[in-house]
Amino acid sequence: MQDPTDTAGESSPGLVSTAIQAITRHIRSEGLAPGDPLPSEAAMTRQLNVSRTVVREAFRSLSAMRLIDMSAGRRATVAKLDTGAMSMVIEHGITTQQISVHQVYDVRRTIEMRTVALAALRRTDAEAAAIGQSARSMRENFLNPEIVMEHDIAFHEAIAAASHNPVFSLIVTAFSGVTRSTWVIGWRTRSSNEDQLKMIKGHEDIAEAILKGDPRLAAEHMAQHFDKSVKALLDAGIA
Amino acid sequence: MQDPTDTAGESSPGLVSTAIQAITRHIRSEGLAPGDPLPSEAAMTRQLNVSRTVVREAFRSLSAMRLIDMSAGRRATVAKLDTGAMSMVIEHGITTQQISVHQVYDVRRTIEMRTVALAALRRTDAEAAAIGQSARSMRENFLNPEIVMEHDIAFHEAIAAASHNPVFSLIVTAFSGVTRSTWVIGWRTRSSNEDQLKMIKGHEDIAEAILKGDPRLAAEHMAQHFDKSVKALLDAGIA
DNA sequence: AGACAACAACCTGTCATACAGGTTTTGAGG
DNA sequence: CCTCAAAACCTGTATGACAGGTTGTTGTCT
Repeated sequence: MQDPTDTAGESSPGLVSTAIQAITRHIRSEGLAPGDPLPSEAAMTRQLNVSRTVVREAFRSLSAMRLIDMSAGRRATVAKLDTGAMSMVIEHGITTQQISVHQVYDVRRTIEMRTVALAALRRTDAEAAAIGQSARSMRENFLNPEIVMEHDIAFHEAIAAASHNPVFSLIVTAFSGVTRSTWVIGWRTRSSNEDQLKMIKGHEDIAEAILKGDPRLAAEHMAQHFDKSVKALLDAGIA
Repeated sequence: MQDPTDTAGESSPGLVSTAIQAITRHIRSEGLAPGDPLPSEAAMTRQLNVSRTVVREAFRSLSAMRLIDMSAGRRATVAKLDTGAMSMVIEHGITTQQISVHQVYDVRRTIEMRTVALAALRRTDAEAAAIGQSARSMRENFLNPEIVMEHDIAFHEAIAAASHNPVFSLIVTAFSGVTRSTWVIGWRTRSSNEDQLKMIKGHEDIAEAILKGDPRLAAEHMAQHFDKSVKALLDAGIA
């Protein structure tokens, strides 16, 4: 167990990377679905002929990316699609100033112009109701910014879900963290209650267009919403 | 060093998660930029009052997400924005059948309709040249599918880069892996050389529109390109 | 004094072992 | 057949050891 070069080839980029590849390959070759169990660490250790340390770091890495779920006592399982890794990448980009909030909003606008149109075309009644409920909750709590923000985020995620394309959901949700750390700034620049209510009205318009099943109208309202939001951020001096 | 509950609070979701948070918080609070060094594992071990095992798994996890760079002997450094984690998430979604190739193409279409328009508006001369060169290389090697594919991928990534929004680049690049595993299928359904050359012509049209700085025309050509690509995949029975 | 080589200090990569605590399996007894 | 407790298995964390890479220091030679 002390000659790591005897099994396969590679070696150069480290044993852990090799182990990660082995695990993902296992998932693919066995055709595993979310919830299915993976081999135990001990089994992997034997199969790859490396120490448990290496196997464990590989499992842990995949767990950090939310590709697998781990918990004490149980074997690791294949994970459902999750936005964890993407969020961390985006947030890392922001904190290290490699991307700006403005750039994130440009991407969000691009994507949500599409999700809102798709939602108008493909939403179920339940989804339309959920979207409308989020908008209504924003109005009902409009004196409490924190709560308005959470409903705002839920609103956009609900629209993405109603697009019935999980990749859109993934991306939109990945941006939610950024939204959480900038939302209040935009809210504050809308000095008057009137402005704030107008912004909430924008959400209701979007929800209504989705309910009516009018993709063009929905996209138009979404565009206006984003233009105003970006303007609010720019007014506040956010790059 | 054997009472992990003495330092902060939390505890429940595992020491490793806590360590990961501590490291990312360190990056943020110190305002580190890509290339800047992080504390050594030993230092982190002392600071968090946990074993090296835990600290190491945390570092390794961040390294797997490409948020930091590690190499033997040197301290870990903050990493430049990289698509590694995102690619893995997307590919995981595909292999576990939680997302379909078709859905990925829909997202690509949405995003690249925007990147191509931005590229037409913001491209530098060098970027326009690189995009044109990729298209030309596709034609020159059109008998060798593998090479055409690589230039095709480079073409789209170059357009994303010319949009001058790294978030777009990140997403487009993350999809390249999926493209690599499906591209040949689409190519084969274009049975005749004539069809294949027509597809390459589409790329040249896009490059030309970007060179001319005409965002509307560029977007139109991109839309046609994607519609044909998706049709080719559908003809081949790809969901 | 300056160049350069050898060395020391530090760092990460990997291995082995140990044990605590959670989960599943098993099997004995009713 | 059901119940329930022990056994077997599994992950979470700690510790110590050593190989090999990197960097800064020192001391010698020119």
